Amino acid sequence: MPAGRVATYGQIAAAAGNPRAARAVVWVLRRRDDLPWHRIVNVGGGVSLRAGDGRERQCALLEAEGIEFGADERIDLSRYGWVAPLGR
DNA sequence: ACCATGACGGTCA
DNA sequence: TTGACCGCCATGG
Repeated sequence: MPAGRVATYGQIAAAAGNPRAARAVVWVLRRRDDLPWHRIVNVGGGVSLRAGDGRERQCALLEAEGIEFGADERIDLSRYGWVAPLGR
């Protein structure tokens, strides 16, 4: 997962072996803070964090990596979506 | 073993 | 289009 790219919970779960373990991914993110949590968004390309929890921080970090947000604070996964867990 | 929590995902009304 | 519900996996009480 290179910088400037984002991945969905389901995508990560799928890469881990369980496409439906998105909840487990969430759990890991809560437990581990040494991960690129800011690059993880929901299937809609939007930040799932709530305002006041760190949502603004994540958006800032993403923009800092060159990721652009849409009109609804939405990220174009077709453009910034993480591709291919195998290799790059 | 059962219930509750978590930054989800998909379907249905 | 939006809101609500259920299903999903993993951990803690």
